[in-house]
Amino acid sequence: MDLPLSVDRASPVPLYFQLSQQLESAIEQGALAPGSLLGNEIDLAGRLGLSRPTVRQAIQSLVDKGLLVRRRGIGTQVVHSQVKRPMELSSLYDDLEAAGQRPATRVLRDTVEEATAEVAAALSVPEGTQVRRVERLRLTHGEPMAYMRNHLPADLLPAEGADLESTGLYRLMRTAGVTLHSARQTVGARSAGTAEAELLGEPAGAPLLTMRRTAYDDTGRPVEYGSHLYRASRYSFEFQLLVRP
Amino acid sequence: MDLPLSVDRASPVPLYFQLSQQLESAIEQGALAPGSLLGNEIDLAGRLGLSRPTVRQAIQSLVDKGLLVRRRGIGTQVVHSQVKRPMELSSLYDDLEAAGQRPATRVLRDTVEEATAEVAAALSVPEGTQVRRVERLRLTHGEPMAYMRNHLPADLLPAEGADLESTGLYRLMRTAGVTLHSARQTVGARSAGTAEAELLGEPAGAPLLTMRRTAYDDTGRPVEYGSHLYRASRYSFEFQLLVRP
DNA sequence: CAGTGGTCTAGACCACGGA
DNA sequence: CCGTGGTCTAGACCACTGC
Repeated sequence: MDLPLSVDRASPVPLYFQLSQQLESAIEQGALAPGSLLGNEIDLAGRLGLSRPTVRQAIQSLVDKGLLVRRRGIGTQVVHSQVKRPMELSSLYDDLEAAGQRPATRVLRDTVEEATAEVAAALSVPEGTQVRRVERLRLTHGEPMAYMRNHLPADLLPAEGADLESTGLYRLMRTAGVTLHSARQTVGARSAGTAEAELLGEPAGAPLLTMRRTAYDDTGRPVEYGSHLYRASRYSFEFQLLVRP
Repeated sequence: MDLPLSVDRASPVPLYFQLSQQLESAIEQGALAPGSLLGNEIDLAGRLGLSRPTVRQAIQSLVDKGLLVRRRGIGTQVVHSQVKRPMELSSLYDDLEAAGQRPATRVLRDTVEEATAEVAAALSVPEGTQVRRVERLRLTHGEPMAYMRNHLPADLLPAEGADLESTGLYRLMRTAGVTLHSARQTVGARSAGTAEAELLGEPAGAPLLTMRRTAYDDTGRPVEYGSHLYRASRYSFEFQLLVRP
């Protein structure tokens, strides 16, 4: 393990974080081969001039990410398989942008209306409360990919409809000071109705992926309820699961 | 915060784990109201006769689970929304059993064959390697729910076909000493072919949910590749996401 | 300003796995 | 047996928050 590890004590970045980042990039770039042992924590601490708990904190964060495995009496090993990110709470916009698909968005609707029973339940507000309703069509390469209908508290975002054509909803929420914390999702499938089929450019009765999601901020307040339709011929959900240890 | 917290130093259960379990059950049972502050770590440590790092470890594990939120200068709060478990790497059998659905399984096939290119790639073995192929039909209340096709290394499990009718595949693997670590999944949808429709009791062309999954053990070795079909009219995937902090 | 969590140290003992 | 990670202690200083 002759890795060029080092920490900068003058940096405001926590020492354990500096170390975990260096280890993570070493793993990603193959400098730490899958299956190889990391060397014991005591040596690593001594070599970097850190205490053992600090080194353990760095290693533990990578274990939590699924990049390393620790075994008593054995050591710390790099996991063989390339573990990618677990499914993230990202907007489809970010997903597609990251995939280099250059997404475009057409805002079909951006209004304030009274919450239906379904929306009110999802957002934990009384039925009839004023909520903002956004409907968008997401396109890639000029072809429809998804129809997205969102409901959010009316006061959550400044009423700037134009931004939604160029920015994902979650990015706007973060800019507005909303810290996302968790979300509950349901993924299913059904056949397209005639209007849906026409909107998405599919034949009538084509299979569609459905996704309903309620997202919560870090105080547990529901900040978004979405009910989306994806063309099954052009989209699927891909994600990584880690087994709880 | 007058909770009846206590730790047993004679127990082999780690102190931080005892504490986190007590806090978790207090949250679940409502003894710790959502939004309430947990009290500072120093006091808590002093009251229990623990050191601060130990208390922090207990709290941190609950933060990782999404039950608590910490803010500098504020304190530790119970999250408002009921956070349930993130999506788990469970077999459908376990899913249904937990939901009280009394699942039944019909093993349609349990053979050893040569790996196709698709299976070989997923299991990281040379094409043509001998692999075990299992096909099952999962039923609830006498109705078909899913058709599951799995491929696994031929030597992974003892060749006991009968168990598959009464036990989930993952349970069998765990019994055989396989420690699951992670999995990569893809969820999509398509229309049922005539044979699939008949098998699942759906009309031809009905929408089906598709799921492909490769599971890895803790050394990173692929231990299972599954390609499954679910009746969209009777099944959907539901899961919780936590935003990485 | 006082109080909170965030980070860090330098030790200690134990449990487990392999030689 | 030795080396590994797992747990734990009793302090310390810093950064951020709200008053």
